[in-house]
Amino acid sequence: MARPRTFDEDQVVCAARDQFRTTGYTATSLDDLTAATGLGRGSLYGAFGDKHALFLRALDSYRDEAIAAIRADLSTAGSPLMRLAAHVHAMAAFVIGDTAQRGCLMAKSAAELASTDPEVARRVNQFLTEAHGLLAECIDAAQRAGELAPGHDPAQQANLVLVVLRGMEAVIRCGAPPSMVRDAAEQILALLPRPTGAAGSSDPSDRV
Amino acid sequence: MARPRTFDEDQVVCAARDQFRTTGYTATSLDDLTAATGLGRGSLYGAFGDKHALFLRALDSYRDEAIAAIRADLSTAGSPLMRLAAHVHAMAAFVIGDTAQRGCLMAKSAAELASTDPEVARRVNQFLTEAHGLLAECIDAAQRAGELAPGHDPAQQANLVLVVLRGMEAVIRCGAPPSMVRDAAEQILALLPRPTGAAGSSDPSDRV
DNA sequence: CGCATAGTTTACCGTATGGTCCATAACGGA
DNA sequence: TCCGTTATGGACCATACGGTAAACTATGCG
Repeated sequence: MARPRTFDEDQVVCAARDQFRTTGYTATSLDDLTAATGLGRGSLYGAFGDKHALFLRALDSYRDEAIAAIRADLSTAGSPLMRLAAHVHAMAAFVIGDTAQRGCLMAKSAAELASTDPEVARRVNQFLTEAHGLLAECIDAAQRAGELAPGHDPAQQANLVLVVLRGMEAVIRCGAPPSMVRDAAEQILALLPRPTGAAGSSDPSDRV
Repeated sequence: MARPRTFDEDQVVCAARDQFRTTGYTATSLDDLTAATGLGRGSLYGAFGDKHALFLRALDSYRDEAIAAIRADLSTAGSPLMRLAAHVHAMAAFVIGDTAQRGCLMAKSAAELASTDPEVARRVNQFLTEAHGLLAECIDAAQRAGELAPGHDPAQQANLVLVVLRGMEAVIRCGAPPSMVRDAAEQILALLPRPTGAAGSSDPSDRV
């Protein structure tokens, strides 16, 4: 009983998310957003409130997709360790392939806003916590499958893996060569302690 | 034969650097800078040119101090591996102790500007390259001292260590618990391959 | 003591920003 | 068809931004 919207809300959030991702929050103007979404200011404000609220929506969207991607990597076919390796390699390929240097919206938002904006900080922390949980779960499965040495806390090992993953994202934006990311990915997989009796320290290529 | 300056240029750069570090580049206004430095706009522009030039000066200053700090860590007394461990632990303590969440200016600048500002990108990359060189040098020394297993490329191992160090900085700003940083620091040191015949995989505490 | 030079201070400028308002348009229901 | 309701688009607003101009002030030299 009223005029219907001419846009899909999710598509608009997606367009805004891409814009925020390339320009950052502060440096993205409303003109940028109207250009990116195709909506006028009135529609944008009517649907989302203001710039900050739209940014939070974009952040939610990015976080959900990022977590879904991790879950997908860790749910492919194969043994737990193979799935962990698949994710690490996927992340390495992702950051290396980001030739436009658009980077991870989570990391960029954390750098720009997390220290002053609690709502951003909460979302970034959610992402980190969920990612850690998924990694720990997979590492635990790998231990129980006998692929990784038992007796190590999966949560602690997931800490290291997560730090490496976030570090790969960080260094590539510092202009690091792809080889730095590749090396880090291969080594972290090779160095996770294997059960005694099984090799796996020096040549990772035959294990993962 | 002219009116002398009433300020010390380095002190001003230092004050501006702190301001940029807490607020970022775009979100730092000239009023913020005049307040932080105590200088008027005229003096600021007369001495440094404009906001961007002042930022680059601040970035140079930060990079130089950061590199000097790494070099200092890696030059303390003790064996090469002990010095490497000292640096990793120092970095962990540093990021954990940054309770104000001010973060690393290099990382924040890379996130905010490196993709669009070549001059920032160059400085960030310099920092990364120099840090990598220092780490590789120390790892090489540890290999030659028999503390680390030979046969691994020090540059490659430095890649992993550097990724972990930058990752620690990244996750802490995502609200990660200090334990995540501590775990990553301890594990990366424990997992670097030791010479055959020497243990070092399961209990790091007695080695570093 | 002036005078040239350089530093400081303050007022100001054009512009771009985030946000609002309102006239208009498009729908469903009566 | 008419009306209530909601969406749209563009004009508009106050403000804050980076940067500039000019008047003023402090120094060294002659």
